[in-house]
Formats: sequence, structure tokens, C-alpha cells
Amino acid sequence: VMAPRTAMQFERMREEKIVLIMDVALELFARRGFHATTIHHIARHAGISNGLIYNYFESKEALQKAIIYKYVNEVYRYLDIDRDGYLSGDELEFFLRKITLILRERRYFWRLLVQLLTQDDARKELLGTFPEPDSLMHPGHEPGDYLYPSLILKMLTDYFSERNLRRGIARDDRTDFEMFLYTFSGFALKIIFSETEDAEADMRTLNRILELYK
Amino acid sequence: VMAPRTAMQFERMREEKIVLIMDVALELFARRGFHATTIHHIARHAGISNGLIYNYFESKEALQKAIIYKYVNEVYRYLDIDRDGYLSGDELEFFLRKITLILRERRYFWRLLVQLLTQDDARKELLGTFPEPDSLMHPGHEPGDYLYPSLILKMLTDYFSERNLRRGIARDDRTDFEMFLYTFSGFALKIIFSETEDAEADMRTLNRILELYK
Amino acid sequence: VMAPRTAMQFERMREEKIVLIMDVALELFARRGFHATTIHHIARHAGISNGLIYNYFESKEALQKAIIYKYVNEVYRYLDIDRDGYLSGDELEFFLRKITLILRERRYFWRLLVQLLTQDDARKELLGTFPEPDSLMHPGHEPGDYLYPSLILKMLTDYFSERNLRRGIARDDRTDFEMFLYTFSGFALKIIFSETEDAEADMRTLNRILELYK
Amino acid sequence: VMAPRTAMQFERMREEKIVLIMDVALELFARRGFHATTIHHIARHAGISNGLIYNYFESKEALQKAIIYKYVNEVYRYLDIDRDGYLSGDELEFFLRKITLILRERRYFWRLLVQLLTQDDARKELLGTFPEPDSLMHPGHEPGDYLYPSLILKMLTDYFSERNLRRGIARDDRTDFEMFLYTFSGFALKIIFSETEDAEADMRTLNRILELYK
DNA sequence: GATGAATGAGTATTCATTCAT
DNA sequence: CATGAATGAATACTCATTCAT
Repeated sequence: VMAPRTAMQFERMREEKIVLIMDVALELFARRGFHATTIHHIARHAGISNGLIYNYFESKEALQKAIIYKYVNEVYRYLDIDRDGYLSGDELEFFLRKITLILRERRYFWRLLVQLLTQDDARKELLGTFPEPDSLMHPGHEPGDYLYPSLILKMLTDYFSERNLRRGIARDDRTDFEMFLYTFSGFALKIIFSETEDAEADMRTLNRILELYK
Repeated sequence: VMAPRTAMQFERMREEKIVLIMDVALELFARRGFHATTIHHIARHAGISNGLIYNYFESKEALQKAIIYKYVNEVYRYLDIDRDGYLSGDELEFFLRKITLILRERRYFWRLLVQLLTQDDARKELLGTFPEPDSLMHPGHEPGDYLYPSLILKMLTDYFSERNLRRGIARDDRTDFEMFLYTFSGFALKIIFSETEDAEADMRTLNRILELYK
Repeated sequence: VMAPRTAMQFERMREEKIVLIMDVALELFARRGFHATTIHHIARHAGISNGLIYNYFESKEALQKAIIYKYVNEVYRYLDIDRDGYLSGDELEFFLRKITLILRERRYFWRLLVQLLTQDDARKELLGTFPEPDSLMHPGHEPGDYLYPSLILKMLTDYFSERNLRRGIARDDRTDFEMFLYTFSGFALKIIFSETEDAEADMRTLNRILELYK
Repeated sequence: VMAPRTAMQFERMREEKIVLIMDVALELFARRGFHATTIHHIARHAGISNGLIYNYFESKEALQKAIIYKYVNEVYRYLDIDRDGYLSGDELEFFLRKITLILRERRYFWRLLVQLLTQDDARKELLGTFPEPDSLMHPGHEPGDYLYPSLILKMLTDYFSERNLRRGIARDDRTDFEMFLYTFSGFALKIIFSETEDAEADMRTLNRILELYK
């Protein structure tokens, strides 16, 4: 007579499978696109049956949402720097270095995200999942809040405003801010979509960006 | 017996239908993605029947390829600058201004392209459709050849090599070249995916890019 | 060169297919039950492909609803007797004879209906599709209104009230009314579910019911 | 080594679980239909696991059959009146009153039965489970035999034959017999499917039926 | 006995593609 | 050339059933 599994054993089994499924699905979604990836693909790659996926996720769409949600949260947690709303030059550097790491390590997640931003409906849906926190309207937001995109944007804007002041440029001149954003965006895309890693080259690029815009 | 004029009229009608289908399909592919766009969608938006599409295109995939092919050629023709393989500063400026225009005017095409580059298989397929011309290996390529990506890249590389010389930097220092590429890529994406046009802001950005990298 | 079909030809084709599909589906739903009947069954019995069914009906459920709706309306039209809200003895007889005919001719429809009334959720859904007309509250309803179940019920109740008066029984004694309803229900079920028709026996039964309750 | 008492306890536990499962399944089958009821539903409602059901029943179908079998037997036992094959007027009354009680108390069972009779295949299967006993052909059947439907039917036929004689009607006139059957069927359905109980009204109806057909 | 994770056959539904007219 | 009805292969999803623990 074998003892039945304990609730904890079951819980662990579930956790493991969920992680497995999400990881496999993320890579496939990122590589082939959501629609071109079949549940059967995912199941085969994960070494499980089609049906099992539905033990853990309501639908293919729900699976994608769960993936997005998980990694977005992970990123936010990872970026949880000193959020007094103010960004010093060193903090900016720290921030960019961290992001660069995340871009590389979570490459597939970012590929998926870019892909989604590419499609009208998915873009709307996606942006809708980041409701702006009230803390943005009322300065002095609670520590523990996530770094919502607009929050990050605001911190950067402020940073560049002050930088302008320091340099004797009109406070609200957005030139450098925009150049910085464009440059970093292009750089980010390169990291996300390059097949091979060249950490050293990336480092050089990052240094140059800091040199220009810190 | 049909008069030749009638045959020509038919030919024109054919042309018009083909253009109609491709334009509608391009927008839909770009907005919703290839898989999420059905032949039925395209037919309805074009005000024709499903079957008619197959009078002009072998398959949905063939339609997409035809679209890519058509616009890529259009872009190449448009970019058909003085191709002696050498790019002066003014030519670079001219080149970038032209591209900026094309990015804006052919926004949907570029969206589709970015979307495709996003998926592994499509990316391979896409890159495979631009076989490198021999003319690249043997300098002094034929006029009339297209400006293949690698050709453009080479012209830019050369341009930045010389610029380095001018500025007393090591000839093969790729720093500025890369920074330029990243910045312009980010800028291009912004144009392609922004819902609203802000030609003036784009102009300012472009001027700044030229200021930095011309 | 063949001339393309006219819109009317298409319309006729559509009509015919819709009727075919609904008829086949009705019989199968009635005989095997909704869940036990697969779309594939229906398609095979109708001699068409699975997919075609979805050209005409949104879903399996929508198909069932369309069937119900169609036959309910047909029945209502068929029962469209002099609807002044008052039922004479002869009108009652006429009414019952008509219903008996319909029960026999639309046997499968009634089987399906009984089957649905048998399941909780379907029953609720079904009853919800017969919204009570306002005309019930305000006597003197518009001619052209359907004979909603409650309207029929009311006519019968009134009939039996008057019949009570005629016979010197308390106006609101429901004994005979209920006995009549039970008897006719049992009789209806027999007609609906008997495999073989015995029109003569049914006639005798109906006569007896009229003898007892007219 | 287990003490016999423990074995017996186990046996009782088994019994209780079986009864629990059958009761829950009966209600669900009756309310939602066999196909729309999942094993998972049953398990959840019974507060047990999916797998456990298969410890006690071969399959979902076997479970339904077991339910039918159990309740049919229960009904038969309950109706186990003096079966000399002859039905006096008082015995008829007794019989009907008993049935009325059972209809009300085993409402879900009867709903399920009606639902099954509604489907062709289930109807055949169901009727096949009541093989006619030989005792019917050879009068003077063994006590202890069940009151098979045909036996009941025969008793009623005989009862009405004699009643005809008493009333000076042709012995084989089936008019009253049929009217009785239809009326009681309609009445039975009303009891089975009415959401609320109205024992008093049912009593009045029953009395009226007896008044008419006893 | 008991659990619930896992399987996989079965089903509704979609959609590119064909074809008679 | 043009239509849209028709096909059927492909795919997401369900659920009875099995089985390791």
C-alpha cells in the first residue's frame, strides 16, 4: 500500500509543470509568433500531453497573458531601485546596466513583447494591463509600488530636465532626452534580437551611451 | 474578336485589382499580423470575393511575398541615389531624409517588415530573399543593381571609416557607426509605430542626428 | 465562359441548405439528444461537409436555437385562430384538433422540446425565449400578436370558468381544467413519442376528451 | 491482521461512498442531463476525487446503469403489493397513492427516466433491461418476482376489463383505460417536474382521478 | 482506499483553397 | 473575370479514464 501524495507534493508538481509550460511556451511564442505556435507544439516541446496544459491554463490566450504578467512582474521587481522619484547620474547608470542585463537574460520575453507591440489589438490590450497608479498624480508615491512605465518615463524626463539646467540649456528642451531614448531603444532591440551574445561590445556601447547622456 | 484596346483595358483592370488587393492586405497584415488576417477579411475590405484573390495570387503566403517584393523594390528604386559606392556627407544627409520620408509614407510596409523580422522563420525567409549580389565582392558593381542591405551597410561603414580618419580616430573604430545605427533604428521605429505624425519633431530629431553623426 | 450565378440563385441555394441542415439536425437532436449528436453526424446525414454548417450557423447551439425558433413560430402561425381572447366550445374543439395534427406532423420538434424541458438550464433558457407580451396585462391585445403560452393558458382558464358557470359549479373550481390539462398532456406525449401512427385511435381519444371537457 | 469488525467497518464505508456517489450523480444527471454532467462535477459535489468514482464504478455509463437499476428495484420493492395478478378497486387506489408518493420522493430518478426515454438509444437500452419474465406467459407466476411494467399493465388492463363488465360496456373497450393512462401520465409528469410541491392539490387531483376511473 | 496529475481520443470550430456557374 | 458555396485539414479545447504515489 503506497501512501497518497501529500498536498505539498502536489503543489510542487504543479509549480514545476507550470514553470515548464510557461518557459517552453514563451520561447515558442517568441520564436514563431503566438498564432503560429500550436498547443501541440508546446506540449511536444515540454514533453507532456496537450490536455495537461489545460489543467493549468484556461486557454492559449490565458497562457500568454500569464507569461507576460509573470515576466513583467519579475522585471519590475528586478528594477526595484531606490524609488524616491529622483534619479541621480549614478542611479541612471545603475539602472541602464541592470536593464541591459535583463534584456539579455530575458531575451525571449522581450522578443514576445516587441512582437505584441507590433500588432494593433495586442498593443492596446497590453498597454491596458499597466494601469497608471494614482501615485503618479500625487507626488510622493508609496514605496513598494511598481515602477510603472510612465513612472520610469517621468524619472527620466526629470533627470534630463535637471541635466539641461546643469548644462545651461532650456529646462524643457527634449532633444537629448529623445536622442537618448532612440539610441537606447535601438540598442535594446539589438540585444533582444541578436542570435549571439557579445557582452563586451554591448558594454562598450553602453559606456558610450552613458558618456553621451549621463 | 476583341479589339486590342479592350485587351489593354482588361490588363489595366487586372493591374488595378492587384494593387487594390495588395494594399488592403498590407494594411491588414501590418495591423493584425499575418496569421490573424484571413483571406475573407482582405476580400471584404477590398470589396471583392474570396475567390478573386486566388485569380491573382497563388496563396496567402504568395500574396505576402508579393507585397514584400513590391515594396522592397519600390524602396530600392526610391533610394536609387548615386551609387558609386561612396557616400559624401551631403549624400548621407540626403539619404537619411529620404528614408525618413519613406518610413512615414510606407509605414504599414515597415510595420509588416518589423513584425516579420520578429519571427524566426519569417526572418530567415526574408533575409534569404535578398541574396547578396556578386557585385559586392567585386568592387565596381553594375549600375542598375539594387541597393542591397549589405551594400548600404558597406557604404555606411566606409563613410564612418573616413569620418574617423577626418577626426583623427582609428579607422576601424565602430563606436560612432554603431551609435548612429542604434539611434537611427530607434528613431525609425518611432516613426513607423507612432499613431500620429509629428513631422516637425521628426525633422528636429533628424537634424540632431545629422549634427552628431554627419 | 460561364455566367456567374445570380444573387437569387445564391439565395435559393442558401435557403435550401439551411432547410436541409435544420431538418436533419432536428431529427438527430430529437432522436439522440443535443450533446450526443455531433456536427459530423449532422453533416454526414445531410450529405455535406462539417464546415458548411458553419457557413449558415454560428455554432451548434445557435443551430438548435434557430430550429426551436423556426418551429415555434410555425406553430404559432398555425394556431393563429380567432384571437379575441374568447374561446367557444367549437373553437376549443377546432383548436385541439389542430394541435393534434401539429403534434403528429412536427413530432421531432416536440420531442426535442420535451427533451429540453427535461434539463434545468435548457428549460430556463427556453422559457426565457417566450417573453410575455404586454397585451396580456392590458386586455384587448393587438391582432397579429402571437399566441403566447400564457395567452393560451388564459383562454383555457376562461373557457373552463364559464363552463363551470354553465354547469353550476363554482367559477374558480380548477378541477376540470386540471384534469383536462393532465389528460391532454399525456395524450400529447403519446402522440409525440409513439413510433407508429394510429390516427384512428388518436381520433377516438380526442373525441373522448372533447366529450368529457368540451 | 485485521479484526473482522474492521473489515465490516470498511464494508460500511464502501457502502456509504457508493450511495453518496449515486445520489449526487442521480441529481446531476437529472438536472443537467447525462452528457452535460462530468465526472468531475460529480466528484466535486460529492466532495471526493475523480479517481475514487472509478474504484466503485467501471465507467460513467456503468454508474448511470447502477443508478437506474437501484431505483427501479427500490420502486418495485415499494410497489410489492399483493400480486395475485388481480387488482381490486381498493388495491388500485392503494397502488396509485403509493405511486404518487414515490413520484414525489424520487423525483430526480423519474426525471432521469423521462429524459432517457426521450432519447432513442437510451430508450431501447432501458426497455431492454426489463426482460419480460416467463411468468407472464404462464399465469400463476412466482411470488417474489418483480412487478415488471408489462405485468402492471396487464393488471390494469384486466382491472378495466372487469370494470367494463360491471358497467355494461364491451369487455375490450379500451376507452376508459386509455383516458386513465393519459390522465395519470400527465399528472405524473406534473409531479416530477414541478419545482414546488403542492401535496394538497395533488391529493385533490388524485381523488378526482379515482372518482372517474376507480 | 484516496488523490489528482496526466493522458489522448473525440469534438466544435476556423479558414485557406477549390470550383461550378 | 467574378462569385460565394463548399470542402476538409488543422487546431483549440474537453473530459472519461488511468495510474503513480
